[in-house]
Amino acid sequence: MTDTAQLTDLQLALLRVLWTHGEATVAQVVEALRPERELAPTTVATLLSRLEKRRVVSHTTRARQYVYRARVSESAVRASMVAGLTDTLFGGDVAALMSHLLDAGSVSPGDLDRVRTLIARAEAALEKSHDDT
Amino acid sequence: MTDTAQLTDLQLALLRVLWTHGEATVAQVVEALRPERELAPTTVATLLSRLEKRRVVSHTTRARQYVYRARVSESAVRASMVAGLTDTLFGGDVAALMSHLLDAGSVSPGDLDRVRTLIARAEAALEKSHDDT
DNA sequence: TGTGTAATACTACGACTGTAGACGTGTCAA
DNA sequence: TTGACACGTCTACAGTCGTAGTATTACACA
Repeated sequence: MTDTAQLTDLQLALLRVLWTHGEATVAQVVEALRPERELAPTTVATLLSRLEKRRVVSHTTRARQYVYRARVSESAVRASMVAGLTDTLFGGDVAALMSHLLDAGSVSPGDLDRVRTLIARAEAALEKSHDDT
Repeated sequence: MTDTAQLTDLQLALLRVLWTHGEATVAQVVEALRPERELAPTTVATLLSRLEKRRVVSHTTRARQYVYRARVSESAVRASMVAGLTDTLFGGDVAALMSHLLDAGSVSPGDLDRVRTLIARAEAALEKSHDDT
């Protein structure tokens, strides 16, 4: 495991660039981040090499430049971070988290419809895996 | 706002003790944390006074001891941290987070039932607030 | 072959976290 | 009154993060 559950906002922003671009040089990452953050290329290089030390990203050299790639998928990071939060905040109880989400009042009626559909699908999937077993 | 969205695991563990106990001295916090973590009383004292500087907790003196209380509620912290994660990981889309939760396969059939009930309740609440408006 | 240029590597620094020892001081018992 | 005990405060230190300047290196072109 790459201890992917502990990533700061900035680290995630870098990863997001890599995820959407597939791969990117330091300059490209700086460019992609520009609207939101103005970072020196050396800063980004430092951050990426630190992430590489943690095995979160990797690089190959091409035309004298480092081309970085994420070694962790977006879904894996999401899963890991959501699980982390669920554990620390809700004792690992996923339903409690959903309950919180629904209670918080930040879900629109349209969202509720979407979620109901999702539940139906999740149930179907459970049925299926049950049948398979 | 007390910037309550950025709390580490250990800080949350301290807060959890305060939440469940209502209030606690340093020694009591150390005691409550003992099974999971073995921390020197001075360590806990340092952590608590740092949290106090951030206005996350407060203390009163009683019988020559500091009695700490949380200044933020558990639900506020939960809301803030979940919102933070939803923003950084799902662009603020709560339904996307729920979708992830349902996809991740970590929900049991029983949970699905519970969630369905919750949705019904959330809808009822929405109806009501709609009527009130 | 020499040199400018562009990219990376190295170094640094302040802030914060986890960790805890050393120090000061008030209180209570003898 | 004096000494021990129990607390809190101060100080410290290693590790990480965000940030970036400086040093080094290697390629391309003259």
